[in-house]
Amino acid sequence: MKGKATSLDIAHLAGVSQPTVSRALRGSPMVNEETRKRIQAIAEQLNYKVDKNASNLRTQHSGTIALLFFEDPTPDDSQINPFFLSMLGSITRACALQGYDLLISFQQLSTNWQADYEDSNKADGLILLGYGDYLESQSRLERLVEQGTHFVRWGAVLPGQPGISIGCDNFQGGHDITMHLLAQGRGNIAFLGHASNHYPEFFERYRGYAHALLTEDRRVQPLLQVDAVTTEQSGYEAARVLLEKGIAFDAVFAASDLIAIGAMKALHEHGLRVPEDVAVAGFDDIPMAAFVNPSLSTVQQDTKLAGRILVETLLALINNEPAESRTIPVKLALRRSSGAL
Amino acid sequence: MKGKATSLDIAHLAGVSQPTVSRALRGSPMVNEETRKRIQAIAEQLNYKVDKNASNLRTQHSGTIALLFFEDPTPDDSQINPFFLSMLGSITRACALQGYDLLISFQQLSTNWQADYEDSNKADGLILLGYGDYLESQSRLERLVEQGTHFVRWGAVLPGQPGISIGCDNFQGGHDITMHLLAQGRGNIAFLGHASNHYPEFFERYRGYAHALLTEDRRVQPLLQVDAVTTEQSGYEAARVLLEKGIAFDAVFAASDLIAIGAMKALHEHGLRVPEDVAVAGFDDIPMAAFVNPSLSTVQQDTKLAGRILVETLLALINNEPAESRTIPVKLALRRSSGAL
DNA sequence: CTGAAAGCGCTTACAG
DNA sequence: CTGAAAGCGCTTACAG
Repeated sequence: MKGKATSLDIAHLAGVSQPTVSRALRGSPMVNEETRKRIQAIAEQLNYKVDKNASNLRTQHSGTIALLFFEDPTPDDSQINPFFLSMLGSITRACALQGYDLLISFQQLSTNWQADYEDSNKADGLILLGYGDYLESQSRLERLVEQGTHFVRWGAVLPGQPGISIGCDNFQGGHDITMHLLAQGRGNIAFLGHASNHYPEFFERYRGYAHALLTEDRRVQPLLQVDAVTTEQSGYEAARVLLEKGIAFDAVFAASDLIAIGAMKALHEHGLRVPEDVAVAGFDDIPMAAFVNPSLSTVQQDTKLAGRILVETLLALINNEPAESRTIPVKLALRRSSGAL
Repeated sequence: MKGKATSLDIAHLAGVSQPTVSRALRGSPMVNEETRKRIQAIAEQLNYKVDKNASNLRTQHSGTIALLFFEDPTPDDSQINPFFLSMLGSITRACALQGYDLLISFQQLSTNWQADYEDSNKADGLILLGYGDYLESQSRLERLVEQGTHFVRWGAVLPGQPGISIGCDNFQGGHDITMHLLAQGRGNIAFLGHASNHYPEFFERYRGYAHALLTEDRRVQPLLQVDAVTTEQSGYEAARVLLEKGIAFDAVFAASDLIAIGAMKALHEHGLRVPEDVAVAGFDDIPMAAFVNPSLSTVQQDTKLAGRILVETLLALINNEPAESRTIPVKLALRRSSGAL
């Protein structure tokens, strides 16, 4: 027997027709149990696997989901946001559980990506992952919707977003962690991260922060907000901006853990102790958060649940079942950097 | 026009036969330039994409590579070794560069995985990634070789390994970093990590460590070696073993950065200062290494190069071109934890 | 340079 | 319960 075995080979050996082999191997109820066993034995012996290209072509669906990461390339070219990597893990597992394969691809925000995965029948649907400028990507998402592409996006759940989004409760997280810092007796809490509708996830965190301050009768000071994207480098630079301007602050709420870690580095270099001089909190609870020194207080996103919901929602969409955007609750993970322990 | 456009639809609109459309769109030289342009314009207008299942079925190759991660599940279920994630980034990019799609899958070492990706024509070849027990996986790899499956593995490049492996120079890395610690005046260097032929990558690092000690006329002390796998938790526990036994040491060479970071946590808890009391070095240079406190001295693996070589070697194999195992050089990334800065 | 024909390996009505 | 037939949408000899 040269090359791979086909269902026809098995049919010959089993003395049945090729369709019967197909039925038997997919567990069709209209096949005699003994016949099935005989066929299965032969299939195993020949190490037969159904040709996915052929069956996909016939059934017109691929049993595959494409995961698209959107990130502008980092200088180092191999850095990926660890938070998204946690998501990757849970998405992969959720796919496996549902019997779907996962195709992954990194797309640069700046290039004119088009999601041809579904058009070429390589995937039945798309999961979109990536912080990035929402206003920039808006029109592309709208085109996906127009084309009838099946997709779900991880991100801010807001009115006006094209398609379906799954996201965590960024507002609540920002609010809760700020309340926590206030409860530690910190009065001047800086916010490191973009705070505009270009980055609605960060913006929601910022709004939660501002809301908490107002609740406690504190002023929201514009000088205490410094733009930053989700990298250590950006967090480092944002903290340095505060330090160099000589702005007084006794706490930092960073819009992500990477920003927080970069900021802590800048604080240390400046001779400031965390949490004694400056309390620090992040957002995401990436695996590293518990192992930096001091360990980082942060807002935990449930990536396991998130991955499962993303996959389940996408599959609902694919199967023309009802599906809608959802917000996932967050919880605080309090550690040493905020002075909690 | 309902549903997706096919090459036949385009043929009708262009007034040519369907094969001509196929030829034109794939840039066949035997098609009139004007005809091609007309066809291409129509294809773009209809947002036509070649059906991958159909073309794969016909050509009998998938243009897809499967990346298999082997890791036993962590309790948290979404933790992945950050080093492999860097590799994932560079492998993805290398695939994209070569026009290949990437399918990813996590396989549990403990389960009886079989790599049916190639058998089912979902992928043309496999990349295997994962520290794990080599002796356990050996027989499965041998079966892959027997079946003629195309695969490359990231791991120890040693005689007797089935198939082709790409790996870094673990021995040299272990040697160099140990020489560095010795040069800092550290006499009692502990090694945290497995040191047996079940884990040849770690074992090579250990052998490099031992070789450096012997070169400098130091004794290799068995008590200073403690088993650990690549997690912070395991590193934390390994360091505690040393501390609790009261074994004297003034430096730690951890077989991976995660182990080093876990060990640093244990040292801090024990009131020991890094690097003043104990110098620490790791292996891998994961992105976090530069941002932990103190920043971690480590052995840098060139993941960008590694990913490229893995993909290129696999493609060579797929195309029946000569391919062989390769070792990639490493270099030291010296930071504060070893007392270098 | 172009078209008619065959076929990749399946799945699914349809007929018995 | 099983088989003969058709067809998913391409690509590639083959013929002109």
